[in-house]
Amino acid sequence: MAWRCVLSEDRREKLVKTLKALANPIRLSMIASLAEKPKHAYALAKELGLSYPLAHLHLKGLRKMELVQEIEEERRAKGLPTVKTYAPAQFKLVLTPESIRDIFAEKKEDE
Amino acid sequence: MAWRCVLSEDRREKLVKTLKALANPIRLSMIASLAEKPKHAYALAKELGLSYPLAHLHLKGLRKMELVQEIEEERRAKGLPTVKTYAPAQFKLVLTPESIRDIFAEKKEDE
DNA sequence: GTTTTATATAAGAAAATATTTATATATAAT
DNA sequence: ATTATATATAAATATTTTCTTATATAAAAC
Repeated sequence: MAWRCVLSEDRREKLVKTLKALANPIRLSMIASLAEKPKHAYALAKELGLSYPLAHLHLKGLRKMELVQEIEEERRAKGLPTVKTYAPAQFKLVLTPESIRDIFAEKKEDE
Repeated sequence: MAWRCVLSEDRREKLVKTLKALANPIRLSMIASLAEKPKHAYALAKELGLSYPLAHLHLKGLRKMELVQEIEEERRAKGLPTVKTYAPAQFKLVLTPESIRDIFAEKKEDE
């Protein structure tokens, strides 16, 4: 059935996107730093020696794949963006040839 | 000590390179296909609908990171490349915020 | 003898990612 | 008032990755 293929396609795409989000030294450093202590994007940028826009961009990618999440939000003046504290999500990715085969191999029972 | 940092640098670099090798739908499909049945690069290219040079390139990347290995080698005529059969290596990659922190966080005991 | 099987690599084009610079806004500290 | 803290995004550039095309070689099948 068609919806089965779609679901399996989704799983493949999600795995690839998650791996792409992880396959970068800056993003891995960010997860490592936030795992030691949750912090603001600005503090993270300073700690890792990055420009704020670059840190913001990488953090956005990690949030999008739900590898990092917002755990706190302080309000400042009206109209201004809130101050956010980030922490790693509690993910566990296990990859073996078999787990990859389960997600990526062609489904012959559907043909 | 300096050698400690170097070793830890190596671990970081290896993790990033391994993740980069995995973060691609073609390369994941290759691992999945080879996990079902080991085969030649040429057969793999045909099965996945890829040009041989592209398949060869991706396979080279997987071999380099030791995610795929040569399990058989037949000799043909002298001077010609041997016919090789590939299979996935028996890897197991487990990623959590903590495992990433262990490899990527700054080592404070060394300062 | 033409197609299919099988290897390998280089060069260049195309696409995707990564990074910087610039912009805007506003509080708090010095 | 200037610097540091804090957010967000767009535009342009730079770099890396991906993919095609071309090249070379040769056995086996039809």
